Amino acid sequence: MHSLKEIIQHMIEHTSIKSLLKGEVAPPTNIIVKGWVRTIRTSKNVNFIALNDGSTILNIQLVIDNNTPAFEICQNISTGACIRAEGTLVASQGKGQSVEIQCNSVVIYGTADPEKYPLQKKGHTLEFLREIAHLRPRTNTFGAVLRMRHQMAFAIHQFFNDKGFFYMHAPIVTGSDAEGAGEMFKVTTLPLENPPRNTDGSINYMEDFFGKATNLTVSGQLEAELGALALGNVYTFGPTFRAENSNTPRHLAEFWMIEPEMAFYDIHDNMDLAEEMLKYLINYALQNSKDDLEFLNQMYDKELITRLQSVVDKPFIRLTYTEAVEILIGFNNKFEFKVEWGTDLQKEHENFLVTHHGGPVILTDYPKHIKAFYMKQNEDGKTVRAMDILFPWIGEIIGGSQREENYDKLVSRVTEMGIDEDEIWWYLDTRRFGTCPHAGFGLGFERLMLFVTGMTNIRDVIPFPRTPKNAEF
RNA sequence: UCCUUCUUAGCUCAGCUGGUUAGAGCACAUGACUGUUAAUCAUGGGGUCCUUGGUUCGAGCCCAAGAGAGGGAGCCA
Repeated sequence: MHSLKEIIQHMIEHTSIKSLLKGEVAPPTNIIVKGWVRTIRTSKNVNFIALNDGSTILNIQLVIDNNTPAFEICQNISTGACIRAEGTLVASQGKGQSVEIQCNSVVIYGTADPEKYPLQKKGHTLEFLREIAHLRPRTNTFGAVLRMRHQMAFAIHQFFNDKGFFYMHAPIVTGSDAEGAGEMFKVTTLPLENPPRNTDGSINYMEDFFGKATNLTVSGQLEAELGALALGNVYTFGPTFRAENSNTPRHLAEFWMIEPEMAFYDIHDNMDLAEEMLKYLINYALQNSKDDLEFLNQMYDKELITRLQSVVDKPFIRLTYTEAVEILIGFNNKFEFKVEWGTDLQKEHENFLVTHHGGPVILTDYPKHIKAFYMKQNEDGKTVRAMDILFPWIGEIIGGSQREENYDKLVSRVTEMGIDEDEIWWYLDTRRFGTCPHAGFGLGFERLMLFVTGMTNIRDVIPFPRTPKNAEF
């Protein structure tokens, strides 16, 4: 039985393993640690526990001698158990760690039946771990990925805040299906089995929650533009949904996207910002996620850190679509799909350009008929000021453009592409009242995470992936 | 959605031209061990061979349909 005061102290008076291993506590000092057991090694005289609390990928070693009361308790401790340990931080007698904890007391918060606990002290495949996504944060790999995910999210806000951008929250439920970025998930409170119908048999959305048909957003861009035309520079950073039946290691049905939108930026300013941002983020990872990166480099991708460094160091290659096509045509015999001006580039072509130039490539000025309605039309009448940033293996990590700010030109594209003007009257209004040149882009957060962690499947860089036929956890 | 490969112990896999009681490594359990590093050594338990239907005297293996998963492609971020 503990007093309330004791219970409160019990809850909070512990030191993070990260701070112990960083040398923030000088041995010998009495301390308390709390965390999850990675392995326990027992013998007649002394037991060793590798304890992890998530603050770092590194474990602290607990030493439990057989003359302490804690020794008996170890019988019930196995891989995965959650414990509190109290003892003295001392310089380690053994090799492999500088400090360790000589324990005199151990309390078990939760055992983990070794016959049933799926994570044992052996390697597991990423495919298996996806099936136990509720437990995989406890592995080294997912600990590293999730810590880095936080670092990257934080760095994005830092980058934009330092530049005077405002974080704007685009709506997640949208009444427009004209965003043109893909299939949408319907949002409704109507009964699926018996929805109210109009006399012609169509569903009567007037009776739905919002009084109209609504969907989950596929992009916050149009709303971000509204913000940019008032606040100057804004960015959105939120969840995005695509109901495409995409089964690839690079697509999710629910993912996070960063969409900056800048008033008075042209396509070149846009490229400069995108390149600067990517370099800032990658450099941030190199500076702030060292231990996690070293683990991923060691376990998954021996070139990871070198590749990240090289992207930071070198300027991105910039080519127009037309220039890229000229290069590619010279190698047409290597391609399954032959290149000619006007066709959209295939994955094999993108990969070729990136490998050919040995690093990220920015392509601009695509034919207008393969790009979205809102992109600024060039003088040539054939191309638009689009910009795609292609990364090694990942392909398109950023897609953006200068926006068409001319009302008449925008409306003519809207009409050409068969989009209902009434759906986006509010977007068109910005071009009627105080329009201005502006530009922006979208960065797929998980694609950035793929690059920065060296993971090769996008389902492994988000805590709980949503993909076709999969919404468990 | 298309192409392709796969699904056998908790995990990773082997399993011959179809032939009796289906194997290994790791994990796990028990025991040993004076400081271990995913410790080591010994012993042991553990299986609807993805599902359904078919061919056959006999199917883990052959055929069909279905369900999952991986890789490639498309859609894109």
